[in-house]
Amino acid sequence: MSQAEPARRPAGRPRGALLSRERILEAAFALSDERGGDFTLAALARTLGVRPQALHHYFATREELIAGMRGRLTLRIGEHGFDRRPWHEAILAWARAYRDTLGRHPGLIAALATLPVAGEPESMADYERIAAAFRRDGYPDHLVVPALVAVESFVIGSALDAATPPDNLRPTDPPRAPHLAAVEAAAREHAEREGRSVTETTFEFGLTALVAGLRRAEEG
Amino acid sequence: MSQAEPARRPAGRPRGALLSRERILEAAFALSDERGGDFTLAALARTLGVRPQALHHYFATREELIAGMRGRLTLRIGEHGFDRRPWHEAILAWARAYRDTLGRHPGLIAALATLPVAGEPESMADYERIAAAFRRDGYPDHLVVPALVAVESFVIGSALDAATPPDNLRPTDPPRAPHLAAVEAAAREHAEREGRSVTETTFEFGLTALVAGLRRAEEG
DNA sequence: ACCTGAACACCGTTCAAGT
DNA sequence: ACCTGAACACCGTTCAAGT
Repeated sequence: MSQAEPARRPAGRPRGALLSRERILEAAFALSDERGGDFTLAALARTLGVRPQALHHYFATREELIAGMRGRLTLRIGEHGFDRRPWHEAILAWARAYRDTLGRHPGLIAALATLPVAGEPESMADYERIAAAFRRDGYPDHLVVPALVAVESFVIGSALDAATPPDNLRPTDPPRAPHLAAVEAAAREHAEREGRSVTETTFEFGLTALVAGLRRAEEG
Repeated sequence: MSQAEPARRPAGRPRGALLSRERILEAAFALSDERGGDFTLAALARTLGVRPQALHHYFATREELIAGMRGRLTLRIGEHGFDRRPWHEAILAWARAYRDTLGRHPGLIAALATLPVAGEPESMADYERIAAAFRRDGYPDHLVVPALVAVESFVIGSALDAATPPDNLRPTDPPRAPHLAAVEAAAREHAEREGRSVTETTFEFGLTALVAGLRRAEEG
């Protein structure tokens, strides 16, 4: 956290550009790695050694910057073979990668989740590939968006859940919530035996249940 | 938005308390009804006719206030008969009420979603009732928390989705995303025929799929 | 006990410089 | 074109009053 010299730069155009959209986004991701990171432009500017106003030269608003980050995230999540695997297989891999990527940038989840609009081209390209896979596999047209959005909603909700303290549901006063205490302990022991966290097993369990349910809806 | 007189009050203790936790929470919910509401203590204080510092007398921090709101939300969501109906029926009603309640306070969703910790007693009591129903119906102990958290994650993710512009997935340039454009249009037409919004049909479809999947996991 | 004013350390954003 | 300083309108929170 100890900031190196603020490196007071003189006013006026520097000899070479100090920033670029690329460089800003990179630093933004580095900043969002930290949990407590409030994700302010000021903090971002600090890590880049510039004043906050300089960022507005590349991203008009904070929102635009975050939209840019989401676009990059989409690229990081990757393809996952929607073009060569059944949608219900590919979407499992996609959802896992999506959640992992969000989990790697906990400081970003809240900012992303509250971003009013998607609409950047990378996401559109991603959705297009996914929609194509659903249709190829005969999924009913009018259910593709619901199915896709359902999975994404679950992923984002799970990522938010994962960002909360792990013993969220552990009763502070177990005798007053005996059933909850029992099932919480059982979940913890089960996860431990599998060498995973409760949030991980929860995500995996919910994801497979959801996708299984979406497949049945296809048939029925 | 036009604020009535700021009603400049003199310093010193008023004859009767102007505020109470109750009154503050009520005004907080009223404020969160508005979509654009950024949910600042300053805005809240304005509607209450006091200075922002006065709020700290009842809630130490902004976080504590929002935790209080979540507690009240839990009460509003209500019981939904976990004590007399099978978990998979009651949880559908619970999830719908949960989402409706969040939807009625769009300004609150982001604040709630980014709240680091739950842990207030109302939520605990709610979870306890739900956990009891799962156990009564023979759901495996170690899967109760995963199932419950999965539904809640889906609800919160869906509420966030519902807070985004409705034509989120509508391609800006349809020819570049023909599949997406087709399924998005199909979803819209289908929802329209049912007299509901796409987000509503999406939520309902995803919810029933998820709960169906959770029931199957119980058997298998 | 319950409010205010003053103050602090922040924000995001705009705009007029300076090179 | 690309940065800074100054400035604006905000935040949440603390603290010393005042009654």
